[in-house]
Amino acid sequence: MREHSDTRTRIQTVALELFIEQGYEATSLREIAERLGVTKAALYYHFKTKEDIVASLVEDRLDALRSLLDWAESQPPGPQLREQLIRRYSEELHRGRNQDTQRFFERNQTAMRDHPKSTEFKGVMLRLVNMLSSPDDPLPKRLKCSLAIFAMHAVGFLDEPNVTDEQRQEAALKVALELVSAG
Amino acid sequence: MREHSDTRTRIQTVALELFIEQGYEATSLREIAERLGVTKAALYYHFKTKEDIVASLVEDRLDALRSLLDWAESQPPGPQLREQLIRRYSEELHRGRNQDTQRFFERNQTAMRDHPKSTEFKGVMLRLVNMLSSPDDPLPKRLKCSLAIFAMHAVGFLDEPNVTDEQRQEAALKVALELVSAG
DNA sequence: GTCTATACAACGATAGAC
DNA sequence: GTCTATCGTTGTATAGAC
Repeated sequence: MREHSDTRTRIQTVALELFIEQGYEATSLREIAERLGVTKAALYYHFKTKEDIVASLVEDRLDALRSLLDWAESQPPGPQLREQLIRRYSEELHRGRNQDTQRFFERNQTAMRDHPKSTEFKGVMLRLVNMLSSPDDPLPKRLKCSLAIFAMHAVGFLDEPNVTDEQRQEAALKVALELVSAG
Repeated sequence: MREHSDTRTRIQTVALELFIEQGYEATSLREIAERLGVTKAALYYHFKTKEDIVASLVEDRLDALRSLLDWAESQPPGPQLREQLIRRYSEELHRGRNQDTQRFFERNQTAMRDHPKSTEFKGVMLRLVNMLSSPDDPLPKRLKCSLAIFAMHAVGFLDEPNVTDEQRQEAALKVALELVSAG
């Protein structure tokens, strides 16, 4: 069972904000506490360690990804399923703080390398790529499927001005679909 | 003029190694010095600050990218130039510690956000994307060109076993070329 | 559930001897 | 060019009052 105390959720939100702004290592518990208007010690009541805050964020994301993958594995395979999987992934990504969590993990890869949840996370992402292409597909095809997922994560890394978030999401979805259906 | 003292170069090499292994913030000057068999203070003779070590690495990479871009801008534009640019970029990337530097910068984005050289670096990468597609191309096209470059950087993120580095590089080049020449 | 107060290690960086 | 020694700061984490 997951607790839903207000403070706990606020800690998660503020921590993720700062982790994205400054990076994981560069963000101190003092900063998190200050932006929240509480003290460091208050954080330690809700989370055992700094690592634990990350673990709680990742766990939410893993739950969502696993249920998407479970659904996909229960469906008859084929091009239609792959397209549907991409579409659902894109939708799911833009709900809640999923995209933020994903971005945080991608942009702090080295810092997360030794995190307990890191292996689990990589495993789930690999499972996803394996749903989009077979492990014995040619290497370029495998690469394209990885890029398809990355495209959806990284919509924001284009610094095109005068473009709405919806347009970005739409463009990323379009490119991702092309990449998985291409030879 | 750039000095070429042996120690200076060895510091750069070891620092980059550790920055990639553990991340920038997580790597201390003490660790760098220890792996090198010198003391912290010795580092400070060659580099004013920790930031300065990064700056020296980035500067080398920027020089290489700028000369590639200068060449490209002196050529007649067209599909042929774009293909040649991708090919040369791929070759250049796999020389020296270029790919390592690139990977370090990509995987420590948030930590590098406030680094003095960060703006310069982003500017050069944008210049590259603008050589591959016009700023008023449709958004999906722009995204594809960014992905093409990313594909070459990230060849190593596929954990396919029994695949040589050459095969990875070749696959990445193939995908990149497809992405820039596609509509 | 949140606080004050504090312990203790490690950090980046500097001064000055050799 | 590299050393020892040390500065001031900040880090995570804990103990115990409220």
